[in-house]
Amino acid sequence: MPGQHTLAETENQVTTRLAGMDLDFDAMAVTSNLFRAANSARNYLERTVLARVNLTWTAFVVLWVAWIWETGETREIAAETGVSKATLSGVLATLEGRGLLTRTRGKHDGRLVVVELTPAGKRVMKRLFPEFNAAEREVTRLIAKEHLGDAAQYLRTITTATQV
Amino acid sequence: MPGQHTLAETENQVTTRLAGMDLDFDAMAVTSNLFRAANSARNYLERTVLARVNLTWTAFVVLWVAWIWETGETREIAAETGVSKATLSGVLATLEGRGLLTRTRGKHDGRLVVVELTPAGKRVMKRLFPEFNAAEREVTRLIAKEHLGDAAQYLRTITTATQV
DNA sequence: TCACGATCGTTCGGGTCCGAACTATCTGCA
DNA sequence: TGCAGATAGTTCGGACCCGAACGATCGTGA
Repeated sequence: MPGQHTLAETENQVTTRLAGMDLDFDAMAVTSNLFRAANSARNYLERTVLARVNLTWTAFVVLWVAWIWETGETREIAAETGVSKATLSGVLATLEGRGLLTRTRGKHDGRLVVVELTPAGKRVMKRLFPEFNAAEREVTRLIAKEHLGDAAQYLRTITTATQV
Repeated sequence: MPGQHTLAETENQVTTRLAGMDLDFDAMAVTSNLFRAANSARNYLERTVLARVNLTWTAFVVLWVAWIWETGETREIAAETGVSKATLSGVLATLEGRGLLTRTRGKHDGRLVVVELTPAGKRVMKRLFPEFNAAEREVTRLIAKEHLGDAAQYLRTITTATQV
């Protein structure tokens, strides 16, 4: 997983350290850069557009999903956002504490919890999302417009290959 | 950031909710799938190959960087791995506690901390890395071999665009 | 030689991440 | 009708993530 060292430097060093090993450098490059890119992009979004409303990346995603689909059950939101139900519980607690959404038990199935944005939550999302989308353009500005579709598709295949 | 809903469903819903807004769906697709892919791949690696040695993804990356470059200063490891120095302090404390590496103050500059793998740490990495690389192949198995280079390059551009 | 600004790493507080274990609820079958 | 298995969400403990603040150290310029 190369970072500051160049790709060539890293491959040289790895080859030296694992002489004779059959290594897949391409797979290595994709995996390591996936995490660097995700970490860097998340930090960028949290430092800029999301900092203005004191939201983390995941908190924003949860609000977005609940906003886009009007209302939702926590199991659906967990599936949609890709975080575990344990994590979602904590994030929802944070957002509920900030008055951005509410949680209520399902009327017909007591196991379910239904999430709904408050008026304040809806206002935040209405104002925030266009700015967020602009920041998303910043994140991808060095990828040619006609290649964004391919880039997104490569990422989807990684999720497919690794999901439970 | 689509998840379980199809791309078309999501775009329809977003367009409805933000009628008249000029949205960049391609940038949105790349960003949302970047996080889903990273989260899913990390969870997969932590549940499989890394679980056998009780390591998290980041702990592994830190060990890998220190192993590949023999020894290193924490500021270099932070730059190489893409995590903040605050985070690295905690991760190094965890790994030092497990006896996998040591930390010592620089001889010529008392501000620096030098990291070195212990013999146990080196043994873990020697045995683990080929298995880890095989798991990396699993992560990327749905991307055509000849497209892995492109995929890695798209990810590098995202890091470049968002790094401080 | 000394003071000031810069750099390095750590700590703190708040947020996230998840597996395991738990409680509550629902469904299907005998 | 009752029970067992499945499902849903929460809690717990441990690990990570980072900005801000802090203490320690170094380098530079007056």
